[in-house]
Amino acid sequence: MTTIRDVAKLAGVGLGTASRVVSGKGSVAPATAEKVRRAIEALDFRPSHAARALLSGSTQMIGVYIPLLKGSFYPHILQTIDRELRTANRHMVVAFGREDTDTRHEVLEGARFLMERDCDGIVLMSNALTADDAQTLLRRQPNLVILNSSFESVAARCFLADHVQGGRLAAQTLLRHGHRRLVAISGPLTSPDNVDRMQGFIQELRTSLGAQVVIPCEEADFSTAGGYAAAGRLLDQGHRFTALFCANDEMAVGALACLAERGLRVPRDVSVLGYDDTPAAEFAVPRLSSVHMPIREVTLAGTRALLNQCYGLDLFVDRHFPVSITARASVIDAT
Amino acid sequence: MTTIRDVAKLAGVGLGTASRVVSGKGSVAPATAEKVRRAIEALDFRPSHAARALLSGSTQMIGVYIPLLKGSFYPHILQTIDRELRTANRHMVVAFGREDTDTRHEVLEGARFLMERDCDGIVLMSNALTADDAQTLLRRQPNLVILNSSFESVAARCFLADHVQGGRLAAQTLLRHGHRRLVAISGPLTSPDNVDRMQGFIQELRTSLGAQVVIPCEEADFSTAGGYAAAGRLLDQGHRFTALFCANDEMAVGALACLAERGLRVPRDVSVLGYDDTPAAEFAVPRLSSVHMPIREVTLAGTRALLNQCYGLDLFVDRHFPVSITARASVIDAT
DNA sequence: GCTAAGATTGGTAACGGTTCCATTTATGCC
DNA sequence: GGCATAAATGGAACCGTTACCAATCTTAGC
Repeated sequence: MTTIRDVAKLAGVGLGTASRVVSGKGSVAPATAEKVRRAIEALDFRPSHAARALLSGSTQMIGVYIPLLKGSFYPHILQTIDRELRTANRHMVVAFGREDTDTRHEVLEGARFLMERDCDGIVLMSNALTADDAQTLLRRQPNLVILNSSFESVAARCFLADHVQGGRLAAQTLLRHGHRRLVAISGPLTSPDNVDRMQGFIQELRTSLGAQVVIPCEEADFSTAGGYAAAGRLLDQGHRFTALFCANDEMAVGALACLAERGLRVPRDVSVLGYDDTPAAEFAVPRLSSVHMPIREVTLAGTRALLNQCYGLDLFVDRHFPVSITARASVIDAT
Repeated sequence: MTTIRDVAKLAGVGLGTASRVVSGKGSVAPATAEKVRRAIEALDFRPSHAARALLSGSTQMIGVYIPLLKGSFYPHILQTIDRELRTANRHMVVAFGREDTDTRHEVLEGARFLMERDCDGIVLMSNALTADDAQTLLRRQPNLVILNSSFESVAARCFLADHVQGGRLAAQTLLRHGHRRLVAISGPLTSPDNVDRMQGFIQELRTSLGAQVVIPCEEADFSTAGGYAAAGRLLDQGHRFTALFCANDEMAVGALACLAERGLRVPRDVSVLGYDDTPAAEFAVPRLSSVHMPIREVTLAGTRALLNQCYGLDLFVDRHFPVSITARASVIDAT
């Protein structure tokens, strides 16, 4: 490995001078700088990150915890973070949940793993965290952002769309198409953002259809298999419905598979509305209408806010995340 | 930040003694060790990775390059690598392709980014690499494994299933169900592993149906949207066929969407066979039969081989990756 | 009680950068 | 030309850890 001392020796200059050329700080005579640059080139010198990290106390790495990579929701987020970090010339260290479900224990273990590695900051994503956990983590690592979950006590570090509004929008959409007999598949009730969207959904229905209205609802775990099973349970219970709202697209895709197997045609017999508008929705059969949650913008904002905090940058952070409806083929007017 | 000097001071021992307790190397009197451990506990001391990296020349980090995270193929791989690395107490630094297509330039740029970060080793995945590129990279970083691509010149560092055999299996399966009028959607012809599976597929058909047999085939880019478009082109060309083979599940899902929109029923009118057996296949409508490629085992073997090489470990590496058929609902007997 | 071997211990040097300070060289001005 | 100021330069010190060496302390054996 070639060191900056080798460079200095070859260029015939002092250690400090070589360092000044490499880091671009301090003044060096143009002719001298050129000599050093040629030496760098000749030796293919690359400064050691480890040495810089040791001296500066900054590793230039951001840790990212993601519960699991099933489905098309999380991968997209990871890619967005990577692009932003590489643009800022920082690196991404990733830890995934090791179990297939998003548990509190997994998140804390993953976060611990990342912190031990001296990341300059951490991006956290999970539905399983409690407010206390968030507080504890923030104390150990002030450079923390939480995506897609909200804790009042650490609100400034949370980035998410207004899921209550998203749930309302889902209800409005189905109502506008004339649907009155509705059922739903909820995500885990331990997930704050899931609770938000289900509350918005039901609030809106109660406002329009009357406070006494009951919406049959099955809980699942945000997975395709879970959605498949939940749809089966709703049918087995004998509910008659013209529209089904699913708290994410994964579960909606599972529900579509179930409905198809039971001989129900979507959208003719049942309209299905998803949530998140993930890439999977576009080529579902039939193409899945979905509440569009601007997760890319949410992720971008969180990542940039973290970069600003960690490195004193001044990247633009947009905290406005409007939800909307992406209308495709799976929702039509009630007959 | 508390350093090992703080620990030594509090424990009332020398620097070296404290270090020996931390690293577990060398001999320390039990009573002394206990004092040091208490000091570590009291100060919440954690050794600096940066200092260790500087001294040892090893960062304990493995870099992973993945082209893109669309679809359910790559995410699964990442998660498998993460689990294995964390079990070995190493970290994963990830770089993704920044464009939505897997290009040569992107891979090289990503690999460069990872190498500059002083990763101890690199896991590479790409369909766009050439044999020369692989050679060049291997010269700069001997600790390199390549997943799911094969280059004879660096064969020992390549891990992949036998895709020729996979293609053969696909053909055998469709033939066994009585299909004779077949069409196919191929991945990019620049991708070596795609070429393998298409060659196996066509070889097998020629063997069974005669050397002169022609299989209409459209090329796409392994994406769902590409599969959708390719299926459309096959139909527009007026081919009549009872079975469609797609070189990966993503494209098969796109093709299913296209066939459904054109009023063709799968599997009654057309059988569709995918490749890779990704999670998406399980809940496609209808459930997608697929050539099962043991990507988890391939990934595990590559990751372990890299760990063995980087750190002198002796993890078991199984280089036997049998392909098989996962039969679901999308392939039935020809009528 | 004495010696030798072994166990235990403390401190220095080194990893490869950057920062700071002291020194030398160049520049500007009267 | 002489002086003051600024620019340019070289090198020591430092970041936190581990490896190594020399010194000290035990312990066993006779």
